[in-house]
Amino acid sequence: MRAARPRRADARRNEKTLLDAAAAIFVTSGVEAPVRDIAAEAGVGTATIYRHFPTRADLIIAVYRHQVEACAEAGPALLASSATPYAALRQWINLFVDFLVTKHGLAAVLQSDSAGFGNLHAYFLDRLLPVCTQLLDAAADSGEIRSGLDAYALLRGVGNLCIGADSDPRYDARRLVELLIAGLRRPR
Amino acid sequence: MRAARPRRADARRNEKTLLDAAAAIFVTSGVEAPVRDIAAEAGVGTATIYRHFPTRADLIIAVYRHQVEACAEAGPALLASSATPYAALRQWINLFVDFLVTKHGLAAVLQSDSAGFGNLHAYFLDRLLPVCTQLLDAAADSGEIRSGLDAYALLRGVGNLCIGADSDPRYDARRLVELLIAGLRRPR
Amino acid sequence: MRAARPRRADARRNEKTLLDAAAAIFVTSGVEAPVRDIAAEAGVGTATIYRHFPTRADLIIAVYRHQVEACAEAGPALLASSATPYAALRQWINLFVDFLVTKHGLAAVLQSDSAGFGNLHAYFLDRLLPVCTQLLDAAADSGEIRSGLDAYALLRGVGNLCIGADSDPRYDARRLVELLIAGLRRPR
Amino acid sequence: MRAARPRRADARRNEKTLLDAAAAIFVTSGVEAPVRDIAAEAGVGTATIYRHFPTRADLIIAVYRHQVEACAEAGPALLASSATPYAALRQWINLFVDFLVTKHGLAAVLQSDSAGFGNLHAYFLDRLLPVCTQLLDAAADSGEIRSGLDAYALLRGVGNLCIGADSDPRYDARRLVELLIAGLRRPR
DNA sequence: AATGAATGAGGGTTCATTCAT
DNA sequence: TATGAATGAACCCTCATTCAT
Repeated sequence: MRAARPRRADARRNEKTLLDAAAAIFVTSGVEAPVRDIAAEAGVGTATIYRHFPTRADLIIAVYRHQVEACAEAGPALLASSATPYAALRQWINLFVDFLVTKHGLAAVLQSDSAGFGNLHAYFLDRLLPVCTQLLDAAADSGEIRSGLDAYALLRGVGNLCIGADSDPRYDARRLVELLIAGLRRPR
Repeated sequence: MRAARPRRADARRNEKTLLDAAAAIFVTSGVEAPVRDIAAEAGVGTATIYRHFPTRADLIIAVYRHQVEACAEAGPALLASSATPYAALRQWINLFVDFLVTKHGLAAVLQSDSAGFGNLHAYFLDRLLPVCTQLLDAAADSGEIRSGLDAYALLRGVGNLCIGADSDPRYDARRLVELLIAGLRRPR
Repeated sequence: MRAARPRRADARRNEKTLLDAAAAIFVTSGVEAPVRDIAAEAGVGTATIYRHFPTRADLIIAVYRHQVEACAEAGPALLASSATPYAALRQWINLFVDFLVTKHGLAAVLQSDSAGFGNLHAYFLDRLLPVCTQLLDAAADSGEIRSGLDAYALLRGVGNLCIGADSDPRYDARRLVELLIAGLRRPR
Repeated sequence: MRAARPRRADARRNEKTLLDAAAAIFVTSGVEAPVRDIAAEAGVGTATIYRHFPTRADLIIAVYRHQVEACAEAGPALLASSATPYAALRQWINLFVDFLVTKHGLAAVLQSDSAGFGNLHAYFLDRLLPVCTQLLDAAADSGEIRSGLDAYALLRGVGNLCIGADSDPRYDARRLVELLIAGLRRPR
């Protein structure tokens, strides 16, 4: 039997450095920043990044994983704690928007169909689509919203509304998403 | 001394060729297609394109000018012919969406803050913002919609919703924009 | 009607510069030398090389085309002028060896199966295989040599014997090829 | 104080693992396969390989040592058992070819002048050159072959003929070597 | 002694843009 | 005025090899 790998503690610390560096660069240059810039920020060779994160999608996922998970987990909680399913949906979407709006370039990349971001796309869908579907279904069942809107389309629409949300003070993605969600409401 | 007119006619014909070529390439490869591809399609050297259209924004503007103008002009007309200002706004937005959705990559570039698209941004705003403002104001004045939404934000939000609208059958930009506009409506 | 492209003269001169530079670098560093080195030798940007010669195989072919053609054309001439077909074959092979032995790394690359040299392989075969076949057949018909040796195998064997022929004074490719050709002779 | 022997046994077993792994990888990916692949196959860190075999040449030598030794030892035996020295030479060369032809990439590396394979080159020469010289001399003394061919050149020529012998069904290295040896024969 | 993480030098390739003809 | 050749900056990615644990 083999003892747990001793280097692991070190490597994990290093990985943390990498993620911090990537996060910092993502903020200033967007998630498509050159690998070299990230490596430089981390004080590390480029290959080190490739070792830890073979594709850019892997890196992006790792950087945002905690927040995506938190968002996913918030769905059922909100459903349980909110007055109505529609209120839960609305709040959950706001969480998603709060997340996206602060991630320079992420929303843009999320809708890019360029191969290589496939994993990223898949990850977000994998984690968030079921949650969104659940909330949407609940709100439809309660009769609060029109039915017939795909959770996929909604997520993507919300994501799109977040593109370029920073870097333009005249553009208020949160407000627009609010309107979109308001528009979902079944007219009386 | 040289006659000025005949040259002008020549140049204009040449420019037409360029625009047709660009339009064709934009359809197949998006508005960020390599300059070379466009030049090749036009049967022209790359420098010729730069002479006529110093920046890519200039070229894009020229290609879509007619349609943008038409869209701008449709605003007042719709306002005059529609039952209510809100109906006019809604139809006008739909016109804009119909335009954007069919222009591969245009919506994406419209929100790009990368210098070099500044002109493009400015042109669209210059032509469409007044129209949108007028429609929005009219609808606000009539009491049909909530006030407080900037025309700039609306235009940009609609533009964003159109990103990637082709190339993904599961995503329906028109529907989402409809919801957004529905959300504008003042709740009773 | 359009006049012949005026730039062509210039470009051709430049191409000559490129070929000379490539040839020079091939001599010192072999035919697999970095594109950048060749560009530097030519005093040219790397992309210039790619413009003229999209793949490395194209460049190699261009550098050696004249000599390969000359070799190919020498075949029938030798057949006509030599005392016997076997003598012609022997002299032709010697020509081929003389060519290869002075081309650092070419023989090695000729037998490389790494994709990307496919074109090169094909070119050599296309030009030289028919000639070699003709000579081999003639010598077989005359009864001078054993039959049953494929021209392809012969060419490749000769090529292989030329690998590393420069850079090692103790190795005499010409002598070995002579022995190989001698071995072809039908024993009495 | 530490006992020396038991460690030694351990190390030797470890080395065996390494050699087996290297041999396996050499078969599938050739003798220039990435160090990492070999380490992975052995279930070992890369540095472990460097500790045991500082250069790739050392590793290759170790992998094939037994077969090279066997080949070397076969020389005198063949000389003793064969009808004539020439027959012995011929059979010995065939043994060498059989060895080389089945070692993916070995023949190619044997003639590489890239520093780092110096050891390898030296080892093969050290073991095989005396044997080949002895056989060649004997055959020359018996009057069966032309004299004047260096054993070094012969070995290297045979090695070259074996390059790429696998991976191309149209190329028959054994046949060509046979012709080369036949060519050595003194003409009557 | 073994590990496997980190290093960083290379090499290939693509365009936007300039410039000589 | 038109041309299209040349430019060269940017990026990505792969390993051989070293080094801290």
